Amino acid sequence: MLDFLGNLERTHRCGTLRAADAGKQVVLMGWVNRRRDHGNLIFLDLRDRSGICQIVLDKELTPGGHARGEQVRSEYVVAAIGKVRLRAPEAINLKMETGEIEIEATELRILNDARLTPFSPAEEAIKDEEVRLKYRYVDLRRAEMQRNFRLRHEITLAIRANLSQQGFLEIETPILTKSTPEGARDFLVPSRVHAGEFYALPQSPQIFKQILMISGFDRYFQIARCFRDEDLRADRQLEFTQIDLEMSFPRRESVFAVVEQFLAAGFAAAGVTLPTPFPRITYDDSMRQFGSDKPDLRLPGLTDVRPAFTDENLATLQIDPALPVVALRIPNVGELSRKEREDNHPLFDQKKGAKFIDDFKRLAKSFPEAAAKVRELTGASDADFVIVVAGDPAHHIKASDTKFPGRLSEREINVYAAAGNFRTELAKKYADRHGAFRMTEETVEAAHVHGAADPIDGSKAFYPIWIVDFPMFEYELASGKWVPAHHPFTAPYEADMANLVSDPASVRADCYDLAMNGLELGSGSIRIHRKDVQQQIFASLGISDEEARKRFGFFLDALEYGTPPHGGIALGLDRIIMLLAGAANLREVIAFPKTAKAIDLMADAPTTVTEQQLRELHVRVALKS
RNA sequence: GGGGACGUAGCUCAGUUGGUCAGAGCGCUGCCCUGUCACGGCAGAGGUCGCGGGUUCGAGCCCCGUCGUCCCCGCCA
Repeated sequence: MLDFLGNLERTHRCGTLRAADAGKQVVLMGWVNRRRDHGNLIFLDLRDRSGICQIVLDKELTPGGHARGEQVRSEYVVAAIGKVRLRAPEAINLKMETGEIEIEATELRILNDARLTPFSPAEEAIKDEEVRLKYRYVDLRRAEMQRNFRLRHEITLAIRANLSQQGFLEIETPILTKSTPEGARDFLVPSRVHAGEFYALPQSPQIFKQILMISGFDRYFQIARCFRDEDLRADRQLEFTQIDLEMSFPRRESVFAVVEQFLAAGFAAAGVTLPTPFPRITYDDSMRQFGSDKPDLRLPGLTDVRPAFTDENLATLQIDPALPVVALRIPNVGELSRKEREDNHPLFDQKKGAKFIDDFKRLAKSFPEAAAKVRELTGASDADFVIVVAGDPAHHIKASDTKFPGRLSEREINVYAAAGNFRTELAKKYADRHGAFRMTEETVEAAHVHGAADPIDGSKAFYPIWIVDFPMFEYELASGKWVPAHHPFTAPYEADMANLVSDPASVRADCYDLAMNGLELGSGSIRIHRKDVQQQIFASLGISDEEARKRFGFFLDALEYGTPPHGGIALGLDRIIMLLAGAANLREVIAFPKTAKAIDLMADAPTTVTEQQLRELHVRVALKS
């Protein structure tokens, strides 16, 4: 039998009661976390989002409440009415925040029963994520998830407040819109009113926020949902949230200052101080030093070990002497058996035209001097695991071999990237041995305990870094054309403008990425605000006026009506939360995420729709058999 | 599209060379228990070993295929 709530009002939350509340008459409501039945005495741990409180049901004192207590099971929803009392000294539980008190219940109302849950929200996350996601409502009851979403709320709130303080207005832009010029696939929504036509969900509010600058709003921001129909990863979902902002009359440095401020505010809300300003690195240096444009500075970088080898060495080893020869070092891994090394081989991306040497004993046997020099150059201790990565001359890949002065060739980038990926994959695998991530974990844990009121130093746990000086264009091998590496409204450096047509390889883009601990947190740019520059860019891309007008017509119109110099950035909010929650993937900080195969296991989406719906939308489905 | 890991009870897992191997802990159900807080005690229920096919006298174990989850590459500038 279930009881009615009646006009009963909750007076307190479970986790908030302390010794000072002793004697108070209270009404608590929540879920039964655990029940301990001692026969004539029953203990209930009652849980709500604030925490847990022990309810005592004594058969002698309250026979009715005790009878109800016998019926109760895990996750039943109950109301406990009674008095807060101090526990006897020997019954105090220091592991509980409310461990000094308990509720001597006079009445227990069962507001709802519950089926046996497939796993207990009172415990740590189960490994089977399929079950967690299917029963997401149960999973979200777990303290860790409750904490993650409270954290998300606090960080978001702090960032909003900070941006507002910095003079930014939050303005919403459409969800049903037109395809935006980010490179991803669009999610399309068929129009019922306009047969055969489609809206696109925004990949970002890019064009709208630039138009807001033309409209004179000067500083705009939005906590914006974005949609990209691409394959998912640990740090990529189909829909995600960006802290999107744009400002008028900015220099790059002013954008950086704004971001550093609001990010520090967000971190502070999570109990972590983040020193500003953030360091910078050029794209080329980032590739050379880390083999990545989102470097993780917690680990040693790559070392150029080309000088360790003679030309004969390289010839014997079948290494391309024109490409980089780098070493990666994972500290304190110890000596690996042949089997262990072979198990690591799938972590190396074979398709990048690079090869690696991870058998150092063998290398030392054939090339003792080179091997010694490599270890010397990398500064490796005996316990450090060192791998040499180099270009494979035998491996023909689809990449431009052409070397343009002053910038890395595609093949060079590929070798660096192969080394960089290997570095991060191995670092993930041997995290326990090198311990480079431990400080981050400890800081996150400590921050959860200390809270925003008493923030702790994050400088050894979080390594933000600006990546700058990206090349403006990429050489497309198939067409033999230079194509923009970024969206076509990204401004070139004013100093490089003269070379747009004559030497596109040398032109740098005035855009920037922000990375932290191996994650790309965001990217932005100074935009093109002048029609003549925009035309030059289009011309250099071989885009005709007509074509440009068709793709970006309304925006090009807007540009002609008094566009201020402007620029901005967008940061991935989910990724920021993920870092501060100490989560391994975005699903831990998104309430209802999708699986790697883009499925919502709880809602069971996507699904087919009725013929009627399709007809109204003028859509016919043609499945490939 | 490609590579890798995993899939045995509700959950976490063990299962040797193919031969009583259908197992453990937790959870669950029933009974007992007035100071537990991962309560305890006794008893019990619970399995298409992801699915399909093959090899074999015999398959949880070997082979092929397939599905699902996760990680990575491609893709996402």
